[in-house]
Amino acid sequence: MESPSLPENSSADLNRAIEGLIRGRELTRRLKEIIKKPLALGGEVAPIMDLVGKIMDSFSETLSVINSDDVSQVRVVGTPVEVKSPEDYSSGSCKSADRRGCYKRRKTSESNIKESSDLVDDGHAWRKYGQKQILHSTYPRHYFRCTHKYDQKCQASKQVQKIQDNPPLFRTTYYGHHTCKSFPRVSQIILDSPMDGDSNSVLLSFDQNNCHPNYSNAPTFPSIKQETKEEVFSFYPKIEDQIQSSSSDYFLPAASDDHLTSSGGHMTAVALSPDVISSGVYSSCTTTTSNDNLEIDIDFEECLWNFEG
DNA sequence: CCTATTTGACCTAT
DNA sequence: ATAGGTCAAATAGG
Repeated sequence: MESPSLPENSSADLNRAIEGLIRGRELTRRLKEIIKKPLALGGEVAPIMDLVGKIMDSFSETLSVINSDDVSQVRVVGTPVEVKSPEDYSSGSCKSADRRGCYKRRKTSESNIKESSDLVDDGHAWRKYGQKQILHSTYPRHYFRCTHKYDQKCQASKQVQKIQDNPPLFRTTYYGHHTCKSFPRVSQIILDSPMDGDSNSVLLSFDQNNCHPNYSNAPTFPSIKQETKEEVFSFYPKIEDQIQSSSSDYFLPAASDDHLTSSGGHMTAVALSPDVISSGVYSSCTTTTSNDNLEIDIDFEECLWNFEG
């Protein structure tokens, strides 16, 4: 029944989120009033008040973000929300050698923002096509498009940006739907962490529509070409090297952009899900059973990243 | 040789 | 005018 996040539902959910935030802000205000009174008890009220103040600020900021009318700004933790219209962006067909008018820049369009401490593989084959240093951002942004952009006209793309180093935190913004055909990734099934037993069942299920950006909530493995797990993990030592030489080098666009690049041509994608080409085993349109709960889980501490950049 | 990545140039939305 | 997104030539790797 509940189709996971229909576009029409988004605004309703958004409204609910706004209402919830408003209510939360109001409740916090009341709490503040209550806490203020027992000052005479000599307790450490100041830190509490300080905290409450910060909480309220977070609410206010979040509200302002949401009210700025861009749904894409909403941080969704866990299951990403549905991308609404893949059409807002098209690279267009460029016939002449002249690149003028060859593509249309994406307007501020619907997107799917997801964050994770390690780069979670979303099961699709991606190809990097650009990298850019973003104003006021410490780390460069990496641009990926679906590997099947041309052979299958798949318009899906994503941007990945490291937003925090310690602990590492990456923000992935998805645009467009995957219209490419994809198949269950065998390697994923095999390699999937034994941590919890139920993840497999999730991974194996598919969505009817080929592959929605219904990325699984369950921990997924990085796309793996034909390399072994070991190779994937060997990726980390490389980073250490870079940090060793100079920690600032770490985010230099060209020299070393950490996990996001594929150093040397093979998958470095521990993080970024590199193209999983080879054996034609990509993708995992995992059906997230809990996808319907469009939780807008706003973590106060993490409100910070809204301003990074 | 083929495919993927890097990276500066180009182009558009704001 | 500028920041951000994309293109495509050069380059790297298998």
